[in-house]
Amino acid sequence: MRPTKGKGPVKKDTKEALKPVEDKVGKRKAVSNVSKSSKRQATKAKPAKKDPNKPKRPPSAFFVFLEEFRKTYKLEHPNNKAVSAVGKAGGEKWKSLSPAEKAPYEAKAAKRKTEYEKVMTSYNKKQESVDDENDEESDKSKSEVSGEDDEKSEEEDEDDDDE
DNA sequence: GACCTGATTGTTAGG
DNA sequence: CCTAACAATCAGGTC
Repeated sequence: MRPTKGKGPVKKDTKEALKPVEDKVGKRKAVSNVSKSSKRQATKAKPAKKDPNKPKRPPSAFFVFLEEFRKTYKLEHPNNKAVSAVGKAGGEKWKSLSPAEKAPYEAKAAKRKTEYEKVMTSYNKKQESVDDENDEESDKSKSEVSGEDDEKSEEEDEDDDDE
């Protein structure tokens, strides 16, 4: 009983149009509700776009924490096989974490965003020069971003005196 | 064999 | 200002 077309890019029912928004503002809890009704969460459901270098959104602090959490969770629950379990456990744990604990994760997320901005710049550039799409391949290793040297300074300045 | 779904929160960009 | 959607993961489920 497949709810929608198996291969189709998640075709939602007309209900979505009937009830696009029903909850109040602020609480994204409704989103969960929507996922059940419309289920438009993340997945691969793009109509096919031509993106030279898809600038995927940087993982939020929660995701950064989750990445590590997943490993730990698996170690403690090798039998478990539900992604949702990690999500739930991670979500609760995340809220349980102190701001100081999330600080390092947020810092990482912030860095991710910086990189994302850079990628977006390139992405925007490509989009602008649609004429060069032909040369894009041969030229890509040349122009691109000029400052691509090894400038990796992992500065970990954490002054956790928040508490 | 291939593609989608679930669940968590945060961030991001557009209207 | 607010809304909608998407970011990872991974195995199960369906065609």
